[in-house]
Amino acid sequence: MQFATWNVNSLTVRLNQLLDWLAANPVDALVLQETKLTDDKFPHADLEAAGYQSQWFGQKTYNGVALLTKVGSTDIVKNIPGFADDQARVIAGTVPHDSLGSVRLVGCYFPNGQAPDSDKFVYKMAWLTALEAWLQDELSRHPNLVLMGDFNVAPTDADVYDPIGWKDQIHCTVEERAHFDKLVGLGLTDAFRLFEQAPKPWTWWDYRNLAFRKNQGLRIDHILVSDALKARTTACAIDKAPRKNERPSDHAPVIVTLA
DNA sequence: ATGCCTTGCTTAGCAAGA
Repeated sequence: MQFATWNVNSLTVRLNQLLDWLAANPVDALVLQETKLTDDKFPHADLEAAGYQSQWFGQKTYNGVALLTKVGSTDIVKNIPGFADDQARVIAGTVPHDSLGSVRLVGCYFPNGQAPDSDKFVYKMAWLTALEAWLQDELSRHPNLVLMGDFNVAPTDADVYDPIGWKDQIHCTVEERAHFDKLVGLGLTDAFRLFEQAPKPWTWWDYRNLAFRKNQGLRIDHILVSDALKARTTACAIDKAPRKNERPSDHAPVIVTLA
C-alpha cells in the first residue's frame, strides 16, 4: 500500500494539480494540509470522480486538513481530543489493510511557530505536547499507525540547506527537535531515513529568491511509521515533480510504501 | 533588510506562511 502527504497551500488553487498528481500516483491514501477552505467549499465531488473518498476539516483563510482514501476511512477524529484549538490541523482515520486488518492514519499540519520568541511558538509547543499525549493513546489502541504531514520541523541539520544560517531559527530550534525526538520515542520511525537517500532531500522551498531553482530548501514534511509497521516499510520518497508546475505549492508530496 | 513570493480577504494593503 502507498500513503502520501502533501501541503497544497490552498486546495482552491491546487485542485487541478492534485487531480493530475493522483492520476499519476494512485496512492491508497493521501493527507492534505493548508486546504484553506471552509467545509462547505471542499471539492469532495471532484475527488470522488477521481476515485477518492474524502474526510475534511477546514476553516476560513488558514490551515485546513483532509484525508483522501480509495476505499473510505472510519473512526474519524478532527483535531486533538481534549485540546481546545480554533485551528483545523489534525484529521485521523482508519483504512483497511489486506494482511494487517487495518492501519490508523494521522494527518497533521503542525503549527509554524513563526519565531522562537513569539506567542505562536508557545502555541506550537503546547500543541506538540498535546499531540504526543494523544498519540501515545492512539498507538496503544492502533499499533499499526502512520503519522504524516507538514511537521514544520527540520529534525536534523541534514534536513536544512544552510544549517549555519538556520541555526536556532524556526523549524530548527532545540525545542522543536526535542519534540520530534519525543514523537520518535513513542515508537515511531522517520520512514524517509530508513533508506539511503540522495543528498539535499528537501520537501519545501521558499517561493522567494529562486529557492527551488537553487535547491535551497528544508525537509519538514514527514511520514513516521509505528514499530509494528517498520519492518513492512519498503520505500519512502519525496516527489519533487509538482514543485516544477506552474503556480506550484511550495511543498512537495512525500510517499511511503508498505508491504 | 521591517525586503525578496504566494494566498486569502477584500478591493490596497495586511496577516501569515517558513
